[in-house]
Amino acid sequence: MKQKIQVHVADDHKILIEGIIAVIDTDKEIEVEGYSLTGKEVIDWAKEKTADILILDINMPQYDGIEVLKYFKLKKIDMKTIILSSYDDVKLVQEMITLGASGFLSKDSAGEHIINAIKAVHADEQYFSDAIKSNLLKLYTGQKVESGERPESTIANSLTDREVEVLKLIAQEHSSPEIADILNISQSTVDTYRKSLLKKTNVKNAVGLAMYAVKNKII
Amino acid sequence: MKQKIQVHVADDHKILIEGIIAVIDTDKEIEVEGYSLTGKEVIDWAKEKTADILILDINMPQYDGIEVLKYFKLKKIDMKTIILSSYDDVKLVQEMITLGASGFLSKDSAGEHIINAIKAVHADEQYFSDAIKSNLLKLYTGQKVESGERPESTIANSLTDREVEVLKLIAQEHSSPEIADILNISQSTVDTYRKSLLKKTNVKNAVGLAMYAVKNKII
DNA sequence: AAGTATCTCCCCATTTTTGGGGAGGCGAAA
DNA sequence: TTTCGCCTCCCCAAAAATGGGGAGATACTT
Repeated sequence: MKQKIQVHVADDHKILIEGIIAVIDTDKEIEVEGYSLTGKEVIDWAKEKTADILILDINMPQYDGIEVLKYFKLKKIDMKTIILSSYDDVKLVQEMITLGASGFLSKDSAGEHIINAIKAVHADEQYFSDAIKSNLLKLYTGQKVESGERPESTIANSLTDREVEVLKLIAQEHSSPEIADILNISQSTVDTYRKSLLKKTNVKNAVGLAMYAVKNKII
Repeated sequence: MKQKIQVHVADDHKILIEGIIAVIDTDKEIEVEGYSLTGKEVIDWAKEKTADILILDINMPQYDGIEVLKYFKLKKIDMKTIILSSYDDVKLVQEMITLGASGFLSKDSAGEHIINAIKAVHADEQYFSDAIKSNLLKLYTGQKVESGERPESTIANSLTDREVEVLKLIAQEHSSPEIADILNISQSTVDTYRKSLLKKTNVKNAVGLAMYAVKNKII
């Protein structure tokens, strides 16, 4: 008898994991190896174990999906990954592809799609949800989307630790003087971080920063 | 044989619904009557059918959970409701209780909690996730939380149409001059709305407004 | 040793936001 | 009819955010 496809599921919502397991259980060729509730758990898991397919949520506490993929790339861990996301964000997909993801599944999509996605990716194909595909089409009409190894990530020149700290506090409604007080640095420094955050995230004001923080599960 | 508890599930993520159904199916006393993917579907469903328990997500397209509860109150529909939420937000809970919800379940909680919540609520008890309970305790030390019929909602003196319009644009990173331009009103007027928004939502700046908009699915 | 990144701080000026007040017009409800 | 909510606009002033520049200290890498 053929070996079943081993799947590991990572999402911070246990209910959702149980749903995925329930759906996968209906298929004879696929098997859930285990699950993780945070990015840290995924990384710890990957140190000792592996799976044929990793289903990875982007928004997780303690290292999000992006960080996990970056870690995999760094450690040369080569695991086929299907991204699970609430946002049909093309930019995110781009980044995911450059980070080695093979599939992109919207949380809105029904269960059968998971099965199809897993089988497609396991057969070395790529799988994208319909919403993503139409979004991509709009963007790259005529151009093909390569899964190539672009050296630079298009989005997010990765924020520094301190920048993330400031970003969190901004998203928690703190003003610059307050942040300066909390972090025990001068207001000027806080403002410097504000500027670099605006540049790096490519948004136009503090509201944009807060939204960025929400989307990237930084808060 | 005793009649099973009929449950209707409303959430915009089909995977999550399937998860809940899978969990509920393991219990012999409960049965899923059906599900809805948007607030509109819930309202349409409630026009003709009913259930013992409604499991209701807050964040849904086309009328969110809050709107659904408001509709129920307006139409004097009395259905026991368990709120499903990603946020352990005490303020939200308060509003939910005043709108008649009987339970509050965090999406982080595992499946068994759903079963317990359904049975508790069906037995005319209230059910709150642990995170909510500890948050409430912090706020109301010593005070008891009534499920009474307070005439006025404590939070959100319900925003006017125009305020919501301005709020949306703020959350979309627009500045006051821009908003004035978009809505074809003077900057002064926009600033007046900013002030009343800050008062009504009880946040301290534009970032807070954006967060409020996100939480209440106004954008 | 030279470069690079990060953290830190400052100067400048302009724009935007916040916070207080008042006030007219309009339509619906009491 | 009068009151009330909503939309609209204004004055004023202080606080905060934005945008440009420069620059020193430290630590890590090549």
